[in-house]
Amino acid sequence: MPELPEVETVRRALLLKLKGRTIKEITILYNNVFENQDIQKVKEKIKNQTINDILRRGKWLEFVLDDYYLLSHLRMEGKYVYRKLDDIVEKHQHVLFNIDDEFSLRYRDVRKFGKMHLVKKDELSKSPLSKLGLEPWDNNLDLVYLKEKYKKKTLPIKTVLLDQEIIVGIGNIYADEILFLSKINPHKKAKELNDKEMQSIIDNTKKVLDKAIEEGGTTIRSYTSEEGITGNNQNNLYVHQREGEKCQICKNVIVREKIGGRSTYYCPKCQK
DNA sequence: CAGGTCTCCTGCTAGC
DNA sequence: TGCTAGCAGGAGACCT
Repeated sequence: MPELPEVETVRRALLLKLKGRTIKEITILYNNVFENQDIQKVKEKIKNQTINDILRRGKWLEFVLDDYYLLSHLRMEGKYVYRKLDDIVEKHQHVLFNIDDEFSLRYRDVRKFGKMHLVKKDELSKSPLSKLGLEPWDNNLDLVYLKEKYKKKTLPIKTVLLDQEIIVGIGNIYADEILFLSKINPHKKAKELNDKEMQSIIDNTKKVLDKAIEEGGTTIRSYTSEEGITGNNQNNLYVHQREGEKCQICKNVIVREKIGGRSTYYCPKCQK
């Protein structure tokens, strides 16, 4: 599933190809991608808008158009592919962007979980972005901030790391890796973490995500940032999807348990 | 307000 | 071998 490093990888790739290009028209084949939005209006508004930039906020891609932001969340399996304008529409392609009458940018999503929002530039405060917490590299992400956010959280730290209203961009893979490097048991309640542990989370979040971006993301299951492009970070994972393997630090066996409904991998010996 | 549960989807897999 | 029930999972809606 695309988390921050994968989305960032996608953003960089899309920008190279799409910056300054114009969306002549879009075809929406699965309306629920634009949940709660008037499909006809979306089509009209986006017509002839130029892609001036592509930004990222958490796991959201933010296409900066002339008058709008097109927000795109890939959720589990969303991805963008390029095709010729008259190529047949393949299975799972739900949104087709005609770019400059030259080629077709297509949004493909097997599970149909991904979402898009077209919002006016001055109405970002009404968009899903408005509730997001801090980027991992934000200077405001410090011990004071985290203590305030965690002080009433009785949920396991594993679950709280996935909360996009506190720190953005962390998903199931990197949450496990951050906790391993921080030597924190994923079951531990967030409010019970001490200062040192919280500081470790802050430091290791940056470390883990930086490394993953450098590697072009993690390729597991069906994730690829674009067709034919795969990341290499799966080779750097210490615990995620390594149930039954030996911990690289203590040689104990890595276990898998459900926490907050999510598969969680950790080393019971290193992470007390 | 915090936390628990349900829901959206489809491909894959375990089990018969 | 072929079939099906159940699982996986980010985030918002809804309930307690």
